[in-house]
Amino acid sequence: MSSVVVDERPLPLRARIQQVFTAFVAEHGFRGTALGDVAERLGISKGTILHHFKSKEALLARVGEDYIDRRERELRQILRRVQDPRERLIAFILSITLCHRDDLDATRVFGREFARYADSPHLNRVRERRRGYTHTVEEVIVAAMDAGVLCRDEPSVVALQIFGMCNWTWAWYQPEGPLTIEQIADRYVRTLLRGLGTAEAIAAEESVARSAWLRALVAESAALAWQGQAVREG
Amino acid sequence: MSSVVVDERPLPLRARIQQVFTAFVAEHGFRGTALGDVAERLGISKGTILHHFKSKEALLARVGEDYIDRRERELRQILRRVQDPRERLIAFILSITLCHRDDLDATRVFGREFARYADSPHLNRVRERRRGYTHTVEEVIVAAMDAGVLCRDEPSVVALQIFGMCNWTWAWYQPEGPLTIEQIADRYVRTLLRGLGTAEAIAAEESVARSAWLRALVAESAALAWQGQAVREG
DNA sequence: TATGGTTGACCGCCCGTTCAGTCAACCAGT
DNA sequence: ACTGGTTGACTGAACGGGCGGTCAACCATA
Repeated sequence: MSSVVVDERPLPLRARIQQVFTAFVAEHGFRGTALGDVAERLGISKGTILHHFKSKEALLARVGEDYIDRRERELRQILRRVQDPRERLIAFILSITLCHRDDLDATRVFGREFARYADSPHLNRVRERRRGYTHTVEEVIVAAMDAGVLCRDEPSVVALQIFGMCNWTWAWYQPEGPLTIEQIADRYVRTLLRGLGTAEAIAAEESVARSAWLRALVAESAALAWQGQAVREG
Repeated sequence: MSSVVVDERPLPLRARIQQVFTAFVAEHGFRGTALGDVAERLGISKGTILHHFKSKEALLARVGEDYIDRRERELRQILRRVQDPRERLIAFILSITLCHRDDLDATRVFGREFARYADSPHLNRVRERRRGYTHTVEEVIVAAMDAGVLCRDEPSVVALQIFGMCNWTWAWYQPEGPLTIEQIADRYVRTLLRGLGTAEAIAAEESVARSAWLRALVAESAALAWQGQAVREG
């Protein structure tokens, strides 16, 4: 969360390895990343990395595991603090969009590297947890349908439409662009709620999306998700 | 176009190499694909591949170039045969969704491998052509805004929302799934037109999306796009 | 016999992984 | 306070496999 939390204590080496590795994989892909380059960037030896992590693949798995941890905690925070089905949905959309600024490298890695490689037990565990996460999201969607906010439809397909629009962000977003991530997130919320919503719901409400407290709540949830993990060990 | 055009003449070796290579890259990524494996699958030697293509990267570039060729021809066909701004938009959305069935491997490769690797002159040419393609799409979007079909907004961001939802398809779509690609495409059209449309446009029209002739036209345009390329040489 | 597709052996580089060994910190027991 | 032992972080050299790319020789057909 480079640009939000400002905790400038020097990170333990283990965490710095993970961080630099994540950045490399985000830029060059898993197979395009050489542990030697990561070591050089950190001014340490290649052996040190393998001392802290069993293998290159285990390192990737740890990155994915930590990422899904953060997303799960974040989502849990949101569901704990928001009850209204419509607002839950909005908060969810905001959260998975905002993490493209606050957790960009890991988001890229997660989006790209955990799609393929159907085998490999390490990565499969992460994929399984993602399925669990998706399942929770689908429950949020069904609740929104029950409340008359969204049109009835196959929840999995609705979820994929939402994920699709938001997740594409990592393919083009750059922090220095003309639009802030908040502006982008607002667009997504508006488009998706109108696009997937019932006629009544659209007519009734005029963009609660930008209600300040929802935004603040999401930001807070994200911050909490990061903290919960600061202590993580080998 | 494995599942639609049924032209069973044996492909020239050059084309078969490209086809198998594309399938491998779609499955394992560019760096995860070994030319030796491609050769083995084809029952030829590695040297033969390098005889037909200067290098592995040149092969990838050719795959990308052919893909963008097809998309450009397809889009040109559509624009030539459809004038109404709203129908143009619908046809475009249908086309980039349908190619997830009819051109799945290349679509996956294009979506994943041409995002990164900012250098490399070969691939940059392809990326440049994609920019041109995107530009044409944005003109379609602006025309739709002028016609009162879409809400006024930054066309590039609107384009990215459309691309996002549709392009995500390759991350999860499997031909044997419960929904046909046509059903999925209909969902996308509906969601995007309502989500991005003006209130009047939404109220006025009740899903022209599934008008049969638009579908047929898109399918035809796709078929033409394939044919135009069958003759391609070194 | 010339041409162009095809082969398979081979080179050289890259990179993940291993491992023996150094160094510093810490913790006894005396 | 001195000593010896244990642990754990870290190193650097070496190994070994994988893979892209080269090349000389080998057909086959015209």
